[in-house]
Amino acid sequence: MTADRTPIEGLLRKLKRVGLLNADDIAALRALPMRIERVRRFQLLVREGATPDRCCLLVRGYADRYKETPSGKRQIVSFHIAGDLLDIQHLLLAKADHSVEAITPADVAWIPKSDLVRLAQERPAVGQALWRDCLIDASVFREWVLNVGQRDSRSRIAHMLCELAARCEAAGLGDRHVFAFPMTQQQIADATGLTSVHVNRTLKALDAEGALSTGRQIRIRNWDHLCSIAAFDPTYLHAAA
Amino acid sequence: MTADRTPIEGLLRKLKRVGLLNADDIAALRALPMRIERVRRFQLLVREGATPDRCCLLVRGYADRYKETPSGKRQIVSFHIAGDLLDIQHLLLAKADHSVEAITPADVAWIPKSDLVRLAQERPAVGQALWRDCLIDASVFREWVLNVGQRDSRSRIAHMLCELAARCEAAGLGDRHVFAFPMTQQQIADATGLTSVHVNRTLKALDAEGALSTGRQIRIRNWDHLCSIAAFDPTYLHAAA
DNA sequence: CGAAACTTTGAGGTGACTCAAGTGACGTGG
DNA sequence: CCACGTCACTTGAGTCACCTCAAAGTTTCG
Repeated sequence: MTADRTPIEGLLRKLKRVGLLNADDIAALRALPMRIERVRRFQLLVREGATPDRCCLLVRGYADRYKETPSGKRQIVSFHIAGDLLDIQHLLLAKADHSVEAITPADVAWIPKSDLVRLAQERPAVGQALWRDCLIDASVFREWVLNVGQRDSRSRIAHMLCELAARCEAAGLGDRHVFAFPMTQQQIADATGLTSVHVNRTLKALDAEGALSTGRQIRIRNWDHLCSIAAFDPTYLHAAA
Repeated sequence: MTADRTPIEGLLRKLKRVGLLNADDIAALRALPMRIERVRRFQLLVREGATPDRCCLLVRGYADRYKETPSGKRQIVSFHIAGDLLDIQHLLLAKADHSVEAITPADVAWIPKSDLVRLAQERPAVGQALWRDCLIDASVFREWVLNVGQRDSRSRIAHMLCELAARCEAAGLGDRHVFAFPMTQQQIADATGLTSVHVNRTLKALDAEGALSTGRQIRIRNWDHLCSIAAFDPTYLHAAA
């Protein structure tokens, strides 16, 4: 395995985009012990209430994090793409306050919590880059509170699509007009606080007005129109999308 | 001013509850340069889009953070009590992705960003305590996404009240049955994604069933009942509430 | 004491929900 | 390679939680 083909390259790409990592920092990150696991679609990676001693890095595929109410309602709180740390909060918080699942078949790298914490302490630049990643995470959550709390179904779904497209593009995972969209309508519903029936009707309406096409895979047909429906402003992604 | 009466005591109390700070760490935090400002109710402390070079610590009073859509809809994304850092994300993110305002007359302490960042780097324990604070912040945002996305108005409002009561109690700001609740019904509406009219009717209904009393100030009459309406589980506050 | 802000109440409207019944795509095993 | 089971998507009809608009009380505070 050459140095630029380790499972951690996606994460490095993201951290480099913002943090000022030197060659030693990068080498130390590449040297982290990790165990690669190939997982099935829908596989649970972290269970709410657990106390994991390792962190989960998404190497390939898509994942989401979700919470549930005791009455069984489910809310997806974020989507994740290759290069994302799925549960970095477990570095410093003992108990998982939400679950993590794979959306597609995926490769994940498990990194021992202790090694990552030690690295963050020994190398301030790495610690700061990870901290910054957490802050961006939090910024996205704030936007989701706004999205779910204030937008109607049409702009809510459009906003979710714009965010994902922008993040995929920034991560080098494709063009924002044509990117993989493996979520089911039920998952879109769980992420937007709608029902799958209403998501279906709303997607049809967005298709009818030419913003996107819903087929086997959603495709964005008119990016500018979709952005204006969503009132999408990528500032909250802090260029790290 | 004695050492245990600095404006930063509320923050210290919170950081000590979780981080392992030694005497030097605490002394260094107390020695941070800061400018105290007394602000009016509704005063804007941070404006979305700004690039602040200082961080805002709430010393006395209540505050909230909010975002707006271009169409003028407003979503409060968090409430804050004395001891909370209101915009710690500006330590590492240049541009404010949301606004901060005082809910009541308040005292805030402005701390230069550069001093706080330097302290976090020089003293890993302080850096980790602050990082952990950010992670708890993010956990609360996730719970709010669930709250706004999945709960009906009755349990949504009940949940918001339970959270605030639990946090006030943990911060030593009073009993959870009798605590200050200075938000207007419009602000509750902005925080829950409802209208003030509907918040009013829902509060009346909660009053009628004996969970709380809405008068000049909201009072929690039956904590257990309110928790069960809200399905409130404080795990997500990570004991740092 | 007057104005502004906040709360309360009523009446009518609607966006999203629920329930229910298909239809279509896919993978699997016979 | 076709039959079948599963899972996702689609569509219709009726309902309801919450919204909008409007106006009257009440509290706060300068």
